Amino acid sequence: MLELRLVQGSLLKKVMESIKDLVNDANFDCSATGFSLQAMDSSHVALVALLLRSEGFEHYRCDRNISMGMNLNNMAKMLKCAGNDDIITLKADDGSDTVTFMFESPTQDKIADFEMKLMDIDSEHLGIPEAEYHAIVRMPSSEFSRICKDLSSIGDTVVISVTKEGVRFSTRGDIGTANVVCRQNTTVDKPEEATIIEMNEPVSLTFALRYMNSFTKATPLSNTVTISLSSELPVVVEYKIAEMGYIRFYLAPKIEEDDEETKP
Amino acid sequence: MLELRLVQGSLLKKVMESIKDLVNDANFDCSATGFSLQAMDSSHVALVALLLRSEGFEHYRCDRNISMGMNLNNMAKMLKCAGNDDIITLKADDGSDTVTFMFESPTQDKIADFEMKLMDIDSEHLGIPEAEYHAIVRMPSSEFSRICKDLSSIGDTVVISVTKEGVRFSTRGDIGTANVVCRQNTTVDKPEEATIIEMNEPVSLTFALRYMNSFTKATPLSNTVTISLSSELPVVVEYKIAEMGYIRFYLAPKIEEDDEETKP
DNA sequence: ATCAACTCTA
DNA sequence: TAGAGTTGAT
Repeated sequence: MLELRLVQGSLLKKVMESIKDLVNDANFDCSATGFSLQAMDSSHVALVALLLRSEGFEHYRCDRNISMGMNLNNMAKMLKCAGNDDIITLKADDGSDTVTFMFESPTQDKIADFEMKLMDIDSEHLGIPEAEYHAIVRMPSSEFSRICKDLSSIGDTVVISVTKEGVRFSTRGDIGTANVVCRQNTTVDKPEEATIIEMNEPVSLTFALRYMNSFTKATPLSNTVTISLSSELPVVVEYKIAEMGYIRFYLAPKIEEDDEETKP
Repeated sequence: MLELRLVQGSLLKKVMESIKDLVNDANFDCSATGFSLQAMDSSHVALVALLLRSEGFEHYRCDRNISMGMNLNNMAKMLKCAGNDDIITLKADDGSDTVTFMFESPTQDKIADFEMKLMDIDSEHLGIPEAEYHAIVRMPSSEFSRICKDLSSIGDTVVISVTKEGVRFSTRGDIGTANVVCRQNTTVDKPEEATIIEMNEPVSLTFALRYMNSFTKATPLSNTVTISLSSELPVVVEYKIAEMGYIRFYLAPKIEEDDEETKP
């Protein structure tokens, strides 16, 4: 028996909106610890890791560890039917091949339940080692989103370079080049507007903007984003989910081939 | 000679927006009583009945009963040219085959007139008998609209069931099932937020969501909607138009075939 | 593939 | 408050 009650249902709605375009089907894993997911994107290039800790739920009952395979698009469709102020309860009976989403309006006048079939998914649960990163950038998530969107109108890839002075996002395309530099800046009115750079070693890595733009769908989940970079390691783009956990996106850097686009 | 002056011109704009997708051509009937329309939708499944009483107009002159055939899409196009605060006057000379819409801006600085050709339409004016309904539900129009929209992302038809406790909207589709229950609730701050159920007999009827979603285009006309149900009778979905009349949509229930989707 | 609705930004 | 872009539905 599984029963998870989340008062701030909009969180789950936002979480689904931020991964459903990246991943088609995935297993949600429930344990006493919390509700989590780990999945590769459909082209096996990026990885999403989600954690919603049990403490963040108003009620969390998970009698035994369970893995539920869901089509994320269908799940997102159903969650769209929940109001933003609704309380969302997720239920599954032992041995059942369905999951039920229950939505309660704040006034309790409207109660909706949506039942969805579960599916069997071959999951390849990767252990993600904790790593030391050469540089960690924390900045406003909206700013990062804007930069990725802007750069993708010029080129397909972004070079992220971190020095002590700041972080530089660069791209190059047929119509020209673009560079956006964000200086370290901790003297702002609100802490979430700060840009903070922790750097052990300068790094410069190239990534496909297509994926970055997909990751920034998680922007509504948090005011800030953390970008952790090391040469030879996948970048981690993390959005903290208040009181509950995080959503992390991993993406391997492109091996820079300067002449990739200019080959005959 | 016909001359109808409507100070709150936005009403007419909203009325047109709410029927133009359902009905292509229709006759508007003018008499001393008011301005009315009755028309079947293009696939002859649903029926719209509109009444704008003469008392609701600032000036209402209709020398003799007249029926004017109009293409509703074209009429809507012209009305879109009126500002939301404009005063709209509708004029037609006796024997003329055109109608003129005049729009006056609130400041009288702008006066526009649009002339449109009338058309001959075979109208089948159905007498709609007043009927006793097993159940009448009054609820916020926005909520009804939201429910129809949500359910149509899951299935094609909605089962509306009324009991003393409340009204249930259910659907079923490839990805799962959905139920939304609205409880009777008269203890709200504003009367237009109430959900009121008058029930003589429980009913449960099935309708095509496509039409329901078309009806809910009238939501801007009223804060509340009234749904009148009887077995074997078309449902009536009514939006009252303040001080003037109503727009009513009629839709025959689907005969429930439980095995419709499971036939070999 | 096209059209309409919603959200976010300027 | 208006426009544009994006997203979803038919």
